[in-house]
Order: sequence, then structure tokens, then C-alpha cells
Amino acid sequence: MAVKGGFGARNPDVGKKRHTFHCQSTTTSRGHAANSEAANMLEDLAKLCAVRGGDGSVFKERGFKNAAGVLRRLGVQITNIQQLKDLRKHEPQRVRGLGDSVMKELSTFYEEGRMHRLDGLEADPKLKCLKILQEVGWVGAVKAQQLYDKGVRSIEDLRTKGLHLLSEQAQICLSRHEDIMQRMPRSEAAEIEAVVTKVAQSICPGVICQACGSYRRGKSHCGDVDVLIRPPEGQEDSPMFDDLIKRLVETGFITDKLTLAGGPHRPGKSQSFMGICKLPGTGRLHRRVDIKFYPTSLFAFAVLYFTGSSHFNRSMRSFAKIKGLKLSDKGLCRVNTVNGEEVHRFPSYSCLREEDVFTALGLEWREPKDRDGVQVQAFCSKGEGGATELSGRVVPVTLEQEQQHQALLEQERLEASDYEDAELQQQE
DNA sequence: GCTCAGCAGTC
DNA sequence: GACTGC
DNA sequence: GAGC
Ligand SMILES: O=c1ccn([C@H]2C[C@H](O)[C@@H](COP(=O)(O)OP(=O)(O)OP(=O)(O)O)O2)c(=O)[nH]1
Ligand SMILES: [Mg+2]
Repeated sequence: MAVKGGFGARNPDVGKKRHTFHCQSTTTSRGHAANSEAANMLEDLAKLCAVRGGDGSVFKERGFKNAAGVLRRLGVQITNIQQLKDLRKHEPQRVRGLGDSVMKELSTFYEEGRMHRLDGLEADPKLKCLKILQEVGWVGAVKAQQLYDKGVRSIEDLRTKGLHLLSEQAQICLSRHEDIMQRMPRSEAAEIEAVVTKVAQSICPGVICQACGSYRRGKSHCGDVDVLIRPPEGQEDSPMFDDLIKRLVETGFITDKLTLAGGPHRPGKSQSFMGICKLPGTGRLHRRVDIKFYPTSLFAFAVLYFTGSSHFNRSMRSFAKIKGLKLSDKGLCRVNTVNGEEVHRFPSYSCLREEDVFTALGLEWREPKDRDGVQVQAFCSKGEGGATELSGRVVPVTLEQEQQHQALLEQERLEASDYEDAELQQQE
């Protein structure tokens, strides 16, 4: 646990102790919880960078988050900074992402148990306010600062004197704040998916509904429910979405609308609803729900996107980009660019299944559960060792490593062809 | 010094 | 075009 | 913030 206790509720799945493998006790040096204290502090640092906002804050946030993940995945308990310096020298791939700035924080952490940068930020009362305000949906770094400038310091202030300063969406999120800030157990996400499915089926029999996001990645708790819908097998499109939302509102399941995207049904186009729902009966909390509809030919790209994680998506899209492709929730297209700017987009590759998108990109299939930033337990089934070493060969664990790996292969391929394979090239 | 995903709604 | 969200 |  972080030295400072009071900084935010953490995702219960992160840094959670898994007892799947007996070989690892919680206190041994090679346990899954290795370096979790330092990692937690780096994550706090990441969060505070995001809260403070300003230029490049999102990249600083990811920089610290990534560093936390690197440390977690290391598989070895670090007890002093020299160990990391040695790794940087001899096995730099293993600590890729720990740059000068993070190393500086880590050295004071291993020497005195504190990160100076973090201490500074946590001591700032203004940042504490900004953080609380930003926990309300549609209140980001800029809006929070504006509110602060007008004397708003708390959720209560927001309710009593700040309502008129908020967008319609932010007002709704504020009105449900206490409910929707809580993550729900996955069983409840399943119940919500079931309600949407039931109503969807009644409108369009055979329609396929699937909860994606953190639910599909197997998380024990979910921040919201991300329901994806496609037409029945053998059918390309359906106009059911407008009716579905209408019915879910009528039945009282959907209590609030935040945004509707895509407008009324147009053949071949996706539609999406973002809002708040509540299961019937007493003792239920309001929950955030996202419902999306995609025609069948886009569905593979849509599930891939909607399953995430967001980090995984960014990573995969970067990978596509390097290959001259553009990946989105609606397709995978070859693009022509002139110094970074897109000048032509070809029609999308056709992918019927999620697997086909991986194949089209030359990537190995990854189970949804293995699409998180942190993958503590991957490839651990033999009961020993870390996640990266298997039968003497380095197995890529993160997409970044996979990227690096493939870049290397690509480079080798090109170099080889330079010298020998001019003929072979022509055949293709 | 440049890049970091790609898209959509609201204001 | 900036902000916010997925 | 990190990598190139
Ligand atoms: O910046 C983002 C945010 C989300 N997504 C995709 C991946 C993500 O998994 C899905 C659903 O978003 P959500 O915010 O619900 O994330 P989650 O992965 O489901 O986590 P949570 O449990 O917090 O809802 O949309 C992105 O591609 N980019
Ligand atoms: Mg979600």
C-alpha cells in the first residue's frame, strides 16, 4: 500500500493478490505483488499529473502509469536503486519506460521511502479539490480549474452554488454522483447486460448483445457496463436501436441520457447511447451504461475497440499506423500519408471476427483477459518464473514488446532482402 | 524536437 | 477549436 | 514522461 492512505479508491483488480499459483507467497521477493508499493505511488503521481492538467499532462500521466506497470511486471522485488541501474545497463528492455525522471523518484523511494514529487503534489490542497471535482463526469481539468477560480471547493459547493456553471451532462452526473462513482461487481454488470438483451430481443429476435469493456476482460468490478449490439446472424443491419433506447427509457431502466451519437438509424452506420440506468427493485444504485450498435460488417472492429483496454487500443492502433494502416472501431484501412497527414484512405479490410483483425495486422490472438496494461499472471502456468521468460525464449507480454519484436523482425527482413533477396522480392 | 489513437457530441 | 468522453 |  502507498504510504499515504487517503488518495483515492483504487481499482480492486489492480495490485490484487491472486492466489492462483501457490509457488508465490505474498512476501517472497518474486511474488506478483512485487514492487506494488512503488508502483502504487507512481500511479498516484500519474493521477495527480492528470488532475493538474496543462500541456502534455495526459502523456505525463501515461508515462508514470506505464512506469508503474513496468515495475509491477518486473517479477523481481527491487530493494535498492542500484538494481534498477544495473538492469538499465544490462537488460534495458526489461526496464523500458523507466526514464531519468521516474528513476529519480525511485531512488528517493528506495532510500527514504518517499517520492519528493509526490509529497509536493499531495501536500497541495488545491490539487485535492481539483481531484474531487474531476470525479464528476464531464468535469475535466479545465472546468475544475474554472470552478475553483469561482470558489467551488467541494461536491457540496458544486450542488449549492455551482450548478449553473455545469453542462447538462455534468449536472446529471452530479445528481447521481454518489452512485455512479462506485464500481459495480461483475454480477451486477451481467444483470444490466441481461436487461438490455431481453428488451433488444423483444424488438429484434436473434439480435446479439454482449457486454464488453472491463466486463469482457474478466474484471471482478466494472466502472460501467459497455453493451455492444449487432444484428442477428445472417443479417447485415437493423433499425432496432432507436426503439431499444425508447423502450429502455419507457420501462424506467434508463433514468438519464448523457449523449446520443449517430442520430436516427441510417443503413450501414453505427449508433451509440451513453447514459445512466438502474435495475428494478430497491437497494439498487444508478449505474453508467454505454450501449452501441454496429452493423454486422463493422462488428469485429467494434468488439475489438469496445473490449479495450484503452491502453491496448492505443497500442494496437499505433502498431497499425507503423504499418501504414489505420485502425478504428469501424475498420482497418490502408492510408496514404504525406508527412504525417492522411491524403487517401482505401476501403477497409473485411474482418468478420475479431481474430481476423489480429491476423490482418500480423499479431497473435490475445484473449480479452490479457488485454490489460498490467498482466501479472500471464504465462505463469508452469508455476515459476516471471511473465517474460519461457523456454529460454523471450515471449512478448505487452503489445509494446510485441511491437518492438516485430519491428526487429521487419528490420531483419529488410536488411536480408537488401543483400540477397532482390529476386524473391520481385516475385511478390 | 517530434510523437504519443481515433473518433464523436457539446458548447 | 477546445473540452470531455469512450 | 519516455523513446527515438
Ligand atoms: O480512451 C479510451 C477509452 C475507452 N476506450 C475503449 C476501450 C475500453 O475498454 C472501452 C470502454 O471504455 P470504458 O471507459 O468503459 O473502460 P473499461 O475498460 O470498460 O473500464 P471501466 O471498468 O472503468 O468501465 O472503450 C478507448 O478505446 N479509448
Ligand atoms: Mg467500461
